Amino acid sequence: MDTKEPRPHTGRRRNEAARRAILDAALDLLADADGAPVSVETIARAAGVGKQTLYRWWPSKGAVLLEALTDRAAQDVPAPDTGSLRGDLRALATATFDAAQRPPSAPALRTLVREAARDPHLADLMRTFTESRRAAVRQILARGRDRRELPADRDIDLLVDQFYGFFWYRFLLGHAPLDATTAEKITDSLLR
Amino acid sequence: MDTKEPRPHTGRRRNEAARRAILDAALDLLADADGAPVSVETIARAAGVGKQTLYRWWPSKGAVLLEALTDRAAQDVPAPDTGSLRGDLRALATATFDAAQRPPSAPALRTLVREAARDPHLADLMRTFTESRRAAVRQILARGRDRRELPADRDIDLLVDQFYGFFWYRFLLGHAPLDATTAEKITDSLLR
DNA sequence: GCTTGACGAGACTATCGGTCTCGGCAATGA
DNA sequence: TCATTGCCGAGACCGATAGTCTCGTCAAGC
Repeated sequence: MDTKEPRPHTGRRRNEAARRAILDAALDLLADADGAPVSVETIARAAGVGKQTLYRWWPSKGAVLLEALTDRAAQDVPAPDTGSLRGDLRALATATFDAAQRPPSAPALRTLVREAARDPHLADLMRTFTESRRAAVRQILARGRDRRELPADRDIDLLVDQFYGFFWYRFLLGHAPLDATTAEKITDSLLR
Repeated sequence: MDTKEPRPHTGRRRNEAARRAILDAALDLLADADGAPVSVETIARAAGVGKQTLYRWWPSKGAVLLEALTDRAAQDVPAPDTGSLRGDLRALATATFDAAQRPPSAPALRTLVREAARDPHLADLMRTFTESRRAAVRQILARGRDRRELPADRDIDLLVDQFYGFFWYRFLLGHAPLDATTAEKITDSLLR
């Protein structure tokens, strides 16, 4: 499919610098807020940009925030292949916990989830973000089951929800660590 | 400690009917909203009460919502004692999942969590609510460990977070069931 | 009957997401 | 060169919301 339009584009082009400034400002504020809400006004002002410029290219505040996070943070889903189910799951857990523990992605993600709790639009956008993560775990588990490393009667969807449920619970509440040791413990606990 | 004050109370007394009307209206709206925000105006109007009456007795909207939920819903923490670890945990899981699945507590709780994501005051109030639940699971697990039904090397806090992480994850996302079968499966999975 | 303080009502402030409009400016094509 | 197109920053504006303040009223006690 070509991007050609019936009439060639005329008029001023999109200012790439403004786009970058918006995403950078959004990520900075997101990371700095650590849970506290981030307003559109603040983003626009910090980026030296009019609000309309923001709404010309993104449908909502949540869309900006999400793109700011996924654009900068390593958004590639880890898909380790160590040869063993336990190794794969532990590698993914370690990578996930690690990424979720150091700035700027950690506070930014926390803020984003808080925003999503009230913004159905953003919640919807985040679904694809999280779904790809879920799929990665599901794939690791399915491969392990095919290799007979996981009993065939174990419910893979249950395990996926156990893994991410545990992760989000600790990540959002922050009452207990999400370090490498925990990654190993949760892996052992799930594959026991 | 006596509630006597230096000067006896004079003036009009608190209207108990208004208090009840506020809590009832709040719970109704909370249950009816199912995740959507509930405004103070709406509560006051539904209760036939001025906003100031509400703020005279509660410090914030969140406090009203939380009291409305804990006041009416069965706030007693289930503490089953079936004699076996597996039986206790399954009973608690079943009770929890069951309560979280039918109105009015289910939609009300969902709304409350959404509100808490943006209201630090409410989030703080909810911590005690959830902590008592966590303690119940912790106690069941500790008792099981004492009875040698659970290996001594298993991390109880990890299991508690696995259980409630799984619960909240499914409850809030609603992508998979939280029925009696699931309660049995998660119990088996945790105690495997 | 006087004081006290809760009551319903609603005006008011401040904040926020999102829309609308304005004058200016850059890219294009004639 | 110059008109058209469409993005730009700026900011007024709208509607919703949490929370405060004030007012006249009403009930409880002295």
